[in-house]
Amino acid sequence: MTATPAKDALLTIREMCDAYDVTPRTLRFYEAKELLFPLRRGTARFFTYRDRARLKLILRGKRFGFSLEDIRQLLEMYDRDPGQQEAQLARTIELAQDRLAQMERQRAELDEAIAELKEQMDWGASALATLRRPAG
Amino acid sequence: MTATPAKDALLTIREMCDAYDVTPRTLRFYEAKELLFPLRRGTARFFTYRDRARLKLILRGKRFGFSLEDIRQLLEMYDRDPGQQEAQLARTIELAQDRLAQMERQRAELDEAIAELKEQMDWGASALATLRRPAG
DNA sequence: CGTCATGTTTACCTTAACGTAAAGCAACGC
DNA sequence: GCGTTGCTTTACGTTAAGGTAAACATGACG
Repeated sequence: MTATPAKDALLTIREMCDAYDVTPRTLRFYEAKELLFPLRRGTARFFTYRDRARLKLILRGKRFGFSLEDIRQLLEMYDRDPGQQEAQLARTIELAQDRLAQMERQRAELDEAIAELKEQMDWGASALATLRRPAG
Repeated sequence: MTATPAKDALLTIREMCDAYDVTPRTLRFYEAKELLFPLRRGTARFFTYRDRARLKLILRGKRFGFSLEDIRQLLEMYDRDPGQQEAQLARTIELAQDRLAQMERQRAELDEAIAELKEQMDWGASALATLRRPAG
């Protein structure tokens, strides 16, 4: 059982990587980009509950196709002034709507391309059949 | 009427750009990558019927999400040994099938992401409604 | 001859999200 | 004291498909 770590647990970089299936480079990169803020005991990193929560949001955001910079801004908004919940939530929903629209446009284009490609393939396939059955 | 140029017409780079909605940089780039082979009278370029046909295929390939390198290989195949039609067509269809499979996977992922995002948005929207109607 | 409009070459710049390599520290066991 | 792990920093590399800038050429026109 890969039990969820206790809330107050501090994870090393490796534990973090194993838990969320990312590389150390990725975690350091996210820290450099100010998406994560692990404790630094000396030079070593320890990832807190907060980092874990943020990482989950980051990964979800990436699945939605948000850039790391977009994600950073949202996270920053949420923990800079915790008391503007409404405005922040509204802003988040707005961004999500834009993104959703983008994704739907993209899907439409993909569908078109798929349809066109299929058509081309039928074309080619029948030409191929003709070539294989000469003088049909 | 932007009439299709005669088969033996030679187009300047600008005419070519206007006809296919690409930039000069793009055409020079494609030439450098050996996708196009305009005549070179001195230093000037003149695009032939063959270049126009190739460019159409290039643009179509791009719509399908093929890389320029993939496209180059297909074009090269077709005009290196014009007599292996069957094998070439078969190869092309094979590549197209791979690409189609990729696109369909991608579409599935996109659909998933869209669904998940919508779900999140409902979530957020109801939270937002609650925030706006305090102590509901 | 001057000067526009087009063309040309060369070559560095852009972007995102990490990968990868080099070199060094820190704690542990022995 | 030393070797082995595991971690760290620093910093350059990767990728595609062009964009952009500088400096130069060429031909037509007046």
